[in-house]
Amino acid sequence: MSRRERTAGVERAILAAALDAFRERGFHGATMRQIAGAAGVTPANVYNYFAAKDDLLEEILRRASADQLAAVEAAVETAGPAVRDQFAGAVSAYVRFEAERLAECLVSASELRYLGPAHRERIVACRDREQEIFEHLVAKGVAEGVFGTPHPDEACLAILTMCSAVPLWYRPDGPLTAADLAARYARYALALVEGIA
Amino acid sequence: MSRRERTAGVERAILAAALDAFRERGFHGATMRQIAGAAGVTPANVYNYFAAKDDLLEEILRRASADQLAAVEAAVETAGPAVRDQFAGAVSAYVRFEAERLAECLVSASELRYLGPAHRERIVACRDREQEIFEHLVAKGVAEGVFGTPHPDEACLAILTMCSAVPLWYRPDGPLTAADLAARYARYALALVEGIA
Amino acid sequence: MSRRERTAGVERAILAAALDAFRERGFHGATMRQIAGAAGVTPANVYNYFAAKDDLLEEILRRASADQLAAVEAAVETAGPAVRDQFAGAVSAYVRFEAERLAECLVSASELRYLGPAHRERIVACRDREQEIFEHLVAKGVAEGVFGTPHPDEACLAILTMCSAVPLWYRPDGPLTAADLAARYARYALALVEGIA
Amino acid sequence: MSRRERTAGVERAILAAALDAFRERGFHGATMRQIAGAAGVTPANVYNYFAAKDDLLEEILRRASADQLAAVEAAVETAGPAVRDQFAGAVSAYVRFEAERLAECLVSASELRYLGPAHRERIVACRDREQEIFEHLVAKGVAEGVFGTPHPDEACLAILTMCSAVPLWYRPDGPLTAADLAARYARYALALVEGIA
DNA sequence: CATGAATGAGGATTCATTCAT
DNA sequence: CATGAATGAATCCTCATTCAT
Repeated sequence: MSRRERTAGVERAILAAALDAFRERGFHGATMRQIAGAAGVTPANVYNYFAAKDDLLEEILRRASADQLAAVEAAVETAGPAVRDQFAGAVSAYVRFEAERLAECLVSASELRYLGPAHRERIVACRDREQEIFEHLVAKGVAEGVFGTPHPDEACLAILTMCSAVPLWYRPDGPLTAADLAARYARYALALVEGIA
Repeated sequence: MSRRERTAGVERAILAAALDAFRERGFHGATMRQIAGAAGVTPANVYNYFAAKDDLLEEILRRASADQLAAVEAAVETAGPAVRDQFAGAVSAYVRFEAERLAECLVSASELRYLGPAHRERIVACRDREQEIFEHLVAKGVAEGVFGTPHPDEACLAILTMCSAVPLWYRPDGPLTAADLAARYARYALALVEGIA
Repeated sequence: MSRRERTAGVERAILAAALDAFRERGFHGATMRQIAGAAGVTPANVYNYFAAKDDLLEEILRRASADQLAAVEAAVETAGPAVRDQFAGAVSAYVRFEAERLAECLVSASELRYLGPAHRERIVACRDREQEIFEHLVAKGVAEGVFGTPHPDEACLAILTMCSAVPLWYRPDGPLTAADLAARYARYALALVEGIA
Repeated sequence: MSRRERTAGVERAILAAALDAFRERGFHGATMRQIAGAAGVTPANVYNYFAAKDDLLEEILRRASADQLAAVEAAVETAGPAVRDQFAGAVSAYVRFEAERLAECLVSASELRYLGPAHRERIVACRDREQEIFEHLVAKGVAEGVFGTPHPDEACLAILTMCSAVPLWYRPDGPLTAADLAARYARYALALVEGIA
């Protein structure tokens, strides 16, 4: 194992431990000692990889939000030309990400606010972009007469928050696969924007 | 002002300050000194009213969950005999509570997990009871053929989490009143359980 | 012993311990643990009296500089009308203070620079005022023809720095009393400003 | 540039950076990282040149004290046979060194005490030798009736400390050259030992 | 009830230094 | 020589809490 590989492994271990700690105890409740211990590393050594506790949170959140945005964008592009399909695909990808990267999404949802403003903005930008995608699709669907919701943006918000709550209860070892869940939520979302709601 | 009144006022001030602090910095991020300071009280004196920091959180959460449960139960009883109306009323009451007691609901959602297991159970019991109400209504609707959802319990979960997220974005000084919002969410919920979703 | 007296005693003990620690190990070399330990106090309790390590240094320095300034001013006022006597009195008082409050003067000389700018200014103001007094007296002496130094301000500087160095070597348990030393230095100072130097 | 030259350059850079850091933040306030950074070197690499932080300080102090001693000795030898000239020359050389190697003298004065006893002795020996030179000259002057001071050793101390304080205020970019300053201080010193003081 | 002082445990972070490469 | 990673001890300071008054 090369030097490079080992340090990369250590960095990964630290991030994983931090993610775990933040999920279980929250950002403020987690301590650097716990994180370091869980990563099999000395507390002082963590600082050779991340300059501060904040940076740990930021790194986790940035990766998660970037990846989720990418997943949603890819889903929209992959889908056929119909708005309905694109929207369903976006929701499905979003939910799937939430279900598959549970911990990161959970932490993203609950700990983002503890990030310093500078760090926070980058992550918020990702989220805003995501929201725009959904709002754009719904607006297009409404324009085409495919969707009937009278409050498109608010419906989007309702859908996105509903999906974001998935990690609060979904368990990957339960009877429902992430793909199944995603499919169901895509239908919920369609019901929300198609109906009179 | 009687002594009794004064101490009641102090207790209220402490709880209000704690709620504020928990909302802004989270349970672990908030300090007793900040809470005491915001309440216009000495840190030591807080302990004359609440035995520990945990108790502050518990008190806030218990009141909120009890009140919300009561609101939902009252809405169901008040509504006419039709399941559809009872369900819509329950959702509406739930959302209205979320919108009107924003801070408490926010803290309930994000900080419950930091409560000791003993304390936590009481609050969880309230929530479970609430969930049962919704699930019971949906099940009844399905049985009566009023609702068409193939996954009643999961749909309930989706609806409840969607509603619980309202305090994340709703602002009481915005263009939407809590009552309006509640009405809309009732329609969203109906769309979810009525449709094929 | 009243409560008030006891806390005053603790504060004094902390300051004394801090003075000792700063003198022996310097501001950065001294630790709060050492200071607290020497004061017979818990480290955490120190913060009930002083908000930060800096404040300890500042308090010590402020008291010392204020007291020394007062001593010098009093000496000038007490002295007769002759400039020569006033100047000698000022030098004598200055040196006596240095000899009698050795540790404080030592720390003042060597650790002032580690004070934050805000704190530092107050102490520097005291010193500047002192220097002004000396320069004013010498200037007056020169104007009256009593002193012959061609570089009055610089001579003052030389004298003041010479006196400030006293705590570097003077030991109160040596053969020389503070008063004796002060008298001698007064003569040195006079030699400096009277002569052709 | 040969390897030899390069390593010599690195060593010089480290010493220069250490001197700067010690002057600005004191021995305990300066960190190896700052020093290494200012020298354009890795912290770990500093240890290829100096075994410990203490050694950095010792090296700086040893060079400075040795050089100053040499300067004073040379001045005495260069001067004519008259004690007065020899003494004036010694003082002048001493002050000139203080003014020209400001930073080193400043650090020597304030940080010597943080050196371990073993290291410290070597530097103290140099200083003692210097002091002996001055005391010897003054004693000789008194014996010859050239100087009139009743406390020769103490006067020497006063002079030396006065001169040592020069780096506290002298600025090489001011109106006074180091040579001018040295000349003036030589006169001050003579005034001190010649007069009745 | 209310308070200022006290405390022990623990917070994040930095230190000088070492080691493997 | 040079380096990035590693470390254990120590840094200042804050925490929730208690106690004497």
